[in-house]
Amino acid sequence: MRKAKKARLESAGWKVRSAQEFLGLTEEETAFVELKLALARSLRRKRERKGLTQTELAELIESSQSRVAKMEAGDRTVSVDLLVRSLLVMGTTKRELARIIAEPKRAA
Amino acid sequence: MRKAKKARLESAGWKVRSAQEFLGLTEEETAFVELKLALARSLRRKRERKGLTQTELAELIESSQSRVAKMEAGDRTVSVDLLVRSLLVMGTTKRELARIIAEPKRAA
DNA sequence: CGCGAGTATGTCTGATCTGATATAGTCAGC
DNA sequence: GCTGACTATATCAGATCAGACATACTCGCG
Repeated sequence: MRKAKKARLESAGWKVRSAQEFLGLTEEETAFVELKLALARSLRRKRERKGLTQTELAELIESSQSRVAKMEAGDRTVSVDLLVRSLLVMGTTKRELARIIAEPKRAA
Repeated sequence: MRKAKKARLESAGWKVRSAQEFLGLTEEETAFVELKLALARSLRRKRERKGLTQTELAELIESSQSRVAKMEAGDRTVSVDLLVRSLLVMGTTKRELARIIAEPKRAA
């Protein structure tokens, strides 16, 4: 969050807190869910760029539409393993994966 | 493998092949196990640098010595989730994680 | 509006992963 | 050699995650 926005919200009476503070997660837990969400977003972006539906992607990775939806939603029942394997099947390279995880701004 | 070594082995009658060729894995499967092994190696390196035993690390991450051993061995019964969570508990940052995955040469 | 394509959510059953325990290997210092 | 500290391997019951299916939501188009 940009400093300006934070200041604006706080002056409006909001206490700005991270997901960690809000949910009472530890630092590692926070980092972990953020990692998962970054992978989830990338999966969706990659799928949409290829013009695939969730159902089509499901077939590619030998899964089901519902699981793809959960993956993209960052559902807690989907593992990093599954996300990574799906991204790899979609042709993601190690370098790209690294960029996604580092989250500089907009990793593919 | 360095080209020189490869040439040497081949002239000695060895057919040099990748883990993929040898085990009949697909490209994605290969990338996935390589990713796991990279994480495994980093975990070991990080632990040793901190002068911790597997048992001590196990307590830190609330697991057992045997599981730490399996993690470091890249055992197929350990998930990327567990490896990543363990690395995070040991203070690995997203950037470091990214370097480990990209494997430029020697990521911490 | 009603339909249809795409997506989201809930919940099964079986598969995989987890921590724990037991036990076996390794290797330095005596 | 024998210990003792460390690491590796095997196994198991319980937890978590998988794909599948059913169903509900969303939204553009006629």
